[in-house]
Amino acid sequence: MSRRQFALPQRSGDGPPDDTGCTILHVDMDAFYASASLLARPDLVGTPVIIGAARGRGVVLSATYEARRFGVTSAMPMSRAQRLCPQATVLPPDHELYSRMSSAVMEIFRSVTPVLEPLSLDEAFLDVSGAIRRLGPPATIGQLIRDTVHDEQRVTCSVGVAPSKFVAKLASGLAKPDGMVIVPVDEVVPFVQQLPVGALWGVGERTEEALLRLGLRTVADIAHTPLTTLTRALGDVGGRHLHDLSWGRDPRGVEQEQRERSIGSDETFAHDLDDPALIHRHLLALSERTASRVRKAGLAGRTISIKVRFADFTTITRSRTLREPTDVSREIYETAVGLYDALGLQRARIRLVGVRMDKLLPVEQAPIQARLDEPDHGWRDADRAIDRASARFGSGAVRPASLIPREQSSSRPPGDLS
DNA sequence: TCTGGGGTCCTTGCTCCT
DNA sequence: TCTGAGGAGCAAGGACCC
Repeated sequence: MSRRQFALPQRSGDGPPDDTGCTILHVDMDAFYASASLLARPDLVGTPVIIGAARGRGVVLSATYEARRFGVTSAMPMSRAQRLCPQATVLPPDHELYSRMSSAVMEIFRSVTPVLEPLSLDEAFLDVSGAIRRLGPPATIGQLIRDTVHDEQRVTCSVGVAPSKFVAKLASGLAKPDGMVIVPVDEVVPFVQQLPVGALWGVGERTEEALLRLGLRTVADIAHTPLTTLTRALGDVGGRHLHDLSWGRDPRGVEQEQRERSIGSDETFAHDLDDPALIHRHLLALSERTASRVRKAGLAGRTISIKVRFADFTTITRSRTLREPTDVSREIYETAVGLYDALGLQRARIRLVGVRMDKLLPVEQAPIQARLDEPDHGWRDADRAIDRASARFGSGAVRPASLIPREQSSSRPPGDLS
């Protein structure tokens, strides 16, 4: 779900726009999570519905357009959303359903072109240059995708058709909901330059503030600002990037293969914690979860980092790079706990902790060496056994004793993996 | 108003090495 | 032996995205 919406600029000229050379499509599902959840609750169609946890510290994952009319947006704290729209029905997220539907939608895209770059569960770029002879011009392909998604999945999507990824993405945002916008090659620059600076991909709240301080309100303002001024304010890379975008220049192609660069998990507690033993238990669970996902992806990682967010929302990270890559839960946990203990926190109130692995590479390329102190059937074998049991009986079927609720386990100290 | 969880990318500062 | 420049790698933090 795209967070920012902009009004559709007025096009000059009559008749359908010329889609010659507009071979990049950006397809974005409309309020995907909400629409998917409503398939099981047809009685709620046409009413305000918010997807998110009804209690606790959650934020809005998605909302129907009826709820958005009250000012509800994604990532908004649930408490605020419910105040803005008290009559809304709150439904819990069903990630399994979203994942299943996303796979089906991506298959539809793949039947159009193999040159597909999924951005998330609900959106993707398609390069349709190789499909034009078979299926017709880009606008026809866009309509075909919209019709097929609606017929097969009973949800709607919006499509942007343009010569580049960045413009196609802007166009799909303007097409929402349930529409299609084509930006012809010779209209790219006027189309882009009449937008507000915040419309540009990569311009968030902070960058927008920095640009406004320079008196830059529209993309045209950026285009006519000296590059040196932009790079001084936004850094070399950021300044050049925005300047290129302001002239519609975006040479990036649709990338089919995108390997994960990092995998991690974090957890916000229902209430702030200050007990180190409890924090260790959460680090253990997060290490297990992260390691399991790393192994499932066939990867191993060298850098392990932790994130700690305090009650006042200040956040720190600490990381350590190992000599060799690892996918072993125990090694990740020991590193994470070591990093946490090194902070020397004296009962600080903590709101969130996270564990992440970077510098990932395929496990067959990772020079993983047996440790001298590792028993014959070491932790790696234990992890493999747990993975097999989880695949058969469901995740969580086997877990460290310290993560089993007290009544089910013998009394062990937190963090004991044995 | 009170801020999730999963990521990527960039900048800055530091250390080490040549 | 000392010093400085420059590059690589790492660590930390920030901004941004969905």
